Amino acid sequence: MEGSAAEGERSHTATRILDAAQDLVQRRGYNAVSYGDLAAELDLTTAAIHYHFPSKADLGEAMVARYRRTNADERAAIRSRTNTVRERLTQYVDLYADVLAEGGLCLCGVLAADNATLPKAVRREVQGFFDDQTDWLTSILAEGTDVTAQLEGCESPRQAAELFLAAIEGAMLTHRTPRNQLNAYRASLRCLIDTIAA
Amino acid sequence: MEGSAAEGERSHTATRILDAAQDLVQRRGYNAVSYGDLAAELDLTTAAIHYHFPSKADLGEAMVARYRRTNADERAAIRSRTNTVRERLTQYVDLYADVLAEGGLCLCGVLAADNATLPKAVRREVQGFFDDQTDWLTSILAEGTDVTAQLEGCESPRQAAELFLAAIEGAMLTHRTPRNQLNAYRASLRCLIDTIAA
DNA sequence: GTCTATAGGCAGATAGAC
DNA sequence: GTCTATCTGCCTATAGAC
Repeated sequence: MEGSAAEGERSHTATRILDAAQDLVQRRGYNAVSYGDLAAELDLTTAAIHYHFPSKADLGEAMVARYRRTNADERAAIRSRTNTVRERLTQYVDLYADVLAEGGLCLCGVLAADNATLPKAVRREVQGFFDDQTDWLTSILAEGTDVTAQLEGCESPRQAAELFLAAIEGAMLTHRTPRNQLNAYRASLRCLIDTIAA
Repeated sequence: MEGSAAEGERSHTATRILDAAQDLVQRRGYNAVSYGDLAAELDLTTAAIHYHFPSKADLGEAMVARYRRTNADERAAIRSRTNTVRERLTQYVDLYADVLAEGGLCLCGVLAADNATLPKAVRREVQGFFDDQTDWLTSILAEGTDVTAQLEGCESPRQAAELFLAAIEGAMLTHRTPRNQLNAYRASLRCLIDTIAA
């Protein structure tokens, strides 16, 4: 899940700001990232950043909206380059390998933890991201052999999708501090994938 | 997972401060809770709070340490009042029902998201909490029928415990914004429990 | 144990020059 | 598009009276 996406009309500086903001938020959380931090990182002044993103709410909204677009592209790429549920889930899990290795989390996982303090527009985007993931995972699972047979208590592909998403977000969170995070993260998810795609 | 625990020697005011701090942090995150917020909530001044907890790091450490003790008592109670793996996991999941209904998360789940900005002592306690949970879940699972048979890719009870913990923390995170959070949270976990304790 | 008062710093945000 | 300068407010923390 890389920072830069197909940026459309956005200026070079605006893109750099979004890159830095995303990187810092993924590692520190929304409320621990300031215009001052970004300015220092990018060798700009806070006023310059306010020119591109008038308020922090604007910056946050643009950041998550871009994250959703990039993520949609990555999911589409996975779907088109693979054929089995197992391959798809495995590559989906690995979308987070890089951030995790650098001490970060899924952008929307972090933001969900800060939920109560988020501007409304940002909160809406975060919710949209989770809906995107659940929808996609549901369709992936529905194409394979019946998941509800592998996961005993599961009544629908959607329910399995929600469990899978929860497991991913949670595994990032719980394996954050100690070493071998990446391996532990992968191991937990492999456990679920093997059950689902037996 | 209630706020107040067996407080030992702590003064009434110190306990009230910890209660308010825990409540606010679980709903807003570590960096969105200030001495000013606590003072307003408790009808005190920030100076009074500094008397009980000189720095925010002290407050954070005491808060998580107490959370761990309370949680240990709750786990012990579950173990002694139940007999099956299914009952134990179900009641363990329900430990978070109240906070979740009030818009909060597991204290350590929130703090893990803020990990990079946490004082060292607090980070240590958070890691300790996750270790506590994994150890306990491992022992619970090891007592039942072989989990590695139910969860295909699982090589040990510990691995299943880590997946279960991740699923819990993640389900709280992903079901935070929309309504029916509690039901969705429970449904995701029931799915896993039914598979594990088939 | 709680208060008033205050220090010193950083937050988000704006005005106006270049 | 970026700068300097500045505003206002909140942050953590401390000194000292009661």
